[in-house]
Amino acid sequence: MNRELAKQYDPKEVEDRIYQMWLDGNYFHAKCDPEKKTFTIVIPPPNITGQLHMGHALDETLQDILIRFKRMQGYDTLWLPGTDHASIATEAKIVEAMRKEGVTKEDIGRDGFLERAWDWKAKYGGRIIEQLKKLGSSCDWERERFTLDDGCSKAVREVFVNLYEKGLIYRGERIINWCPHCCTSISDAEVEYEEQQGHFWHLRYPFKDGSGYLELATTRPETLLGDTAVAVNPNDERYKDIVGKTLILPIVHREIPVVADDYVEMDFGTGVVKITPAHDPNDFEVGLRHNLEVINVLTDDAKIVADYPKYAGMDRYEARKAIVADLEAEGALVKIEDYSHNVGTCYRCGTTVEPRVSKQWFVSMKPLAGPAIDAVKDGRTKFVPQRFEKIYFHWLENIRDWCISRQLWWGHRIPAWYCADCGEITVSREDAHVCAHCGSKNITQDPDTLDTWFSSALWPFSTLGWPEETEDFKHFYPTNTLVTGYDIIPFWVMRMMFSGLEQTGQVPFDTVLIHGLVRDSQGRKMSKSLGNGIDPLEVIDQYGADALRFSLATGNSPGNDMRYINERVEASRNFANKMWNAARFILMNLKSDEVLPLKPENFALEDKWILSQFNTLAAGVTENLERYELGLAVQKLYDFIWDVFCDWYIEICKSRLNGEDETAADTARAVLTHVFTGTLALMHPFMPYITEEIWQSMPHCGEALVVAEWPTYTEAFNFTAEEGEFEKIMAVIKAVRNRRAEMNVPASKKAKVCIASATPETFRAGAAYICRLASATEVEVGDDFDADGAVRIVTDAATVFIPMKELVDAEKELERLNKELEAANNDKAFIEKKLSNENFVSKAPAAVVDQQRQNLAKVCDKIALLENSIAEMEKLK
RNA sequence: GGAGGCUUAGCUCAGCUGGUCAGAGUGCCUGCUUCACACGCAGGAGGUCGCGCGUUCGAGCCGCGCAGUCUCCACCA
Repeated sequence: MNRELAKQYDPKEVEDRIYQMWLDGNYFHAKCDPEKKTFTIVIPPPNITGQLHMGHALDETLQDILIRFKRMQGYDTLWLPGTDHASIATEAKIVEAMRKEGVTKEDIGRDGFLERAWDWKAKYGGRIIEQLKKLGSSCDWERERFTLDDGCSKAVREVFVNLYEKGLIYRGERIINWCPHCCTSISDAEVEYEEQQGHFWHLRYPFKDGSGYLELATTRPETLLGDTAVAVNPNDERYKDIVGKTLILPIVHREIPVVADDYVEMDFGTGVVKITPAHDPNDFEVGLRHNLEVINVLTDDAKIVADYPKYAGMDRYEARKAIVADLEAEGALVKIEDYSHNVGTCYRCGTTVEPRVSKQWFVSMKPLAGPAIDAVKDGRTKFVPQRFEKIYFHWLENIRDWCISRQLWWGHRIPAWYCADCGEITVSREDAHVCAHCGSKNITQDPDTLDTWFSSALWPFSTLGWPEETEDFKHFYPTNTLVTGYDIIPFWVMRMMFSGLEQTGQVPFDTVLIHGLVRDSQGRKMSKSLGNGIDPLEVIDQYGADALRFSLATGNSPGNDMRYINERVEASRNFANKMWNAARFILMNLKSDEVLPLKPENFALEDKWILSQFNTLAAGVTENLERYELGLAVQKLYDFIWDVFCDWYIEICKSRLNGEDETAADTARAVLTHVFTGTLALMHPFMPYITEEIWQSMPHCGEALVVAEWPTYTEAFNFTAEEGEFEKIMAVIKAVRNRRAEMNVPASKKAKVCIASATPETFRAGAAYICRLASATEVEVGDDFDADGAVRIVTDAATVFIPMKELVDAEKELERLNKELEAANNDKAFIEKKLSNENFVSKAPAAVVDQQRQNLAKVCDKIALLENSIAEMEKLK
């Protein structure tokens, strides 16, 4: 017989055991069955830098819901897991760990460093995977990948060489964003701007001919060392005559020209800008237009170069102080203003980024962006919610070339070799040993690695075996849904799109499901510095993975940020417990493990009602899931399980289960089990552990819920008419409860209930549970009762009498009845007004008008019953 | 400067193509050792759906304007 279940659900006792059962059953493994339709998701690979946070928990939960849903629907589902080497982030962490040991990268060399990095990967990559499992993620672990594994590396080389051969990857000297802390270039997307309090230094540069000074302002006086011009707007009348004249740069005493350029805003500051091509992106452009010299004044770690002995070795900020002091001494400093402006910082370490001219590798973006824009414009890939298309388009339409080389060691090394003899570059899929141009063996590989996003961009196909035409690639590519946060669109989504289109000719996925950020209870971003982060694993430990998943999937609409509220997880835990106890109830009322057949000929009214309700639920949940309305789906399930199934159906079944009629009891058992196991199936994607655990202990067909069939709408169980009848009974029960509560009658004080109705059969059928749920001793259905000294209750379909003489105050009863009558008359007038509006009747859809007519009929019935009651009361008085 | 989100019960939020849409959870109040569950049961109070104008037979839901708030992008030295 069924095993005893504990009174409270204990996730700790269940989760690991169930997860192991799934693994043993190999249920997550995609079979690559050519006969079946596929549904594929590739995981946004978590970085191996640390551990899972709430954002991951949300991301993985959404993916797992979709995957489990499709798996149960019979698709050949693949959820491909893996991790990202996260070059800059991981390297920074390792360097930091080494610093604590007093070791530098240079001390141990490239190979030694990579050895440490792979150790790091083994340790933290493995930890992330374990954390994913704790959440219940049903990934195909046999297909786990890593962005730096052999297959992905091969894909990276293939793509690099492809693009190089097409002229879409080039090497050039450009101004790029440089992080002086990480000592590497970073891409535009990796720069974060933040407002900082700074100063505006007003300086004056003397004319060479001694004809006075030109005043200008700067936020970065130290870059003066690299000034090679001063610019004014060509239309600026004030400076018309000085364009072309020569200035003497203070301190350095170099001669620099005054140039005219549209870039200068006339009405900002003095309308004069000092031009430092080597250290400002706009100045660099100006420099190109005017053929200005580019003078680099900073080292890799943002110190002044040796060319300026007085300041050499000072960092940017020390040099600023020293130079300002010298400017003052020289009489070149006019004044200092406070000024607040935006400063670019490195998204990984927060250091102020230094724009810098440097030789780097770039991807030509314009030719790649076009097809990626088209693919979304023509609907081959859809964003959910659609509004995120705008971010995507905006980025692609304004894109600049992508700087892909990084001065880091942890990553895919750039497959380019430089020849010391002929100076040419050899780019190759295989490691090169001789120069492709002159055959010299005197070649060395570029020391740099690729931006970590270069490999992530290939993730949807590199993980499936591309560039080989593998079975997996043919079967599962393109993938279906990509789930990620809106903050990752420019980094990743966009790049996967153009990479997929360029390399495979197809979009990498048909849908991008975008979610928001998980914030703390006060709406702040969770961050290490604030210390307000909540560890999903601790939440799982306390409340269970299902409770966490449920909380993350509900009460939030797609793309919007959500707050993490502990009380909501508690509520979810309580809900899990509710399901658990519903299961306990059913199990303790079953006689065997056998699946009882449903016998429609024995169905009672309530059975038809619940089956019909379940039908609606299955159809609704399926539709919501297909439309990515996960929050709506889960809300329907919650309401059904708690309000419909537990509070009504289970309660109503109790009289049959405890009664003499074994056939009736068996019918109740069969329907209870059928509906409940079906509901568990619908609930499974959201709360996989508890549903599987319960399902296993209930009578069932099949091995496991994870691979059970998804419930569908069944026409044979569509009992609309019976639902209406049953709702009449519910209305009576609610009304009686309500009146008793109003009169402060305890449930223990039971009383006879008499019902007069035009549909007496309905109420005879429901007599047993009216007794149970409305604290009645017995139910009498008829059409004539002694109303003297009885409490009267009127519903749409019935008049109810409760003989409780001691409680009846005829005056008050009358007053109440009249009040209800007034309300009903108001309703009636409102509906009649609507129906007498010809515009409404002619323009509104027939169904809406019909609904109003039905409402009118109901109200009229109620009014008739109320009037009748009032008349009788008056008589008695 | 540009774009977008949000503004619905004390709090946190749902409300799909406009027509039982005024909801849920939590909190609060009143009862309840009802044979699954007090992580529970029954009942209840609480909102002119930010403000104004418009479209419509009908508007939290569509349009315009305003206010508050948050975010993203750009960035004037």
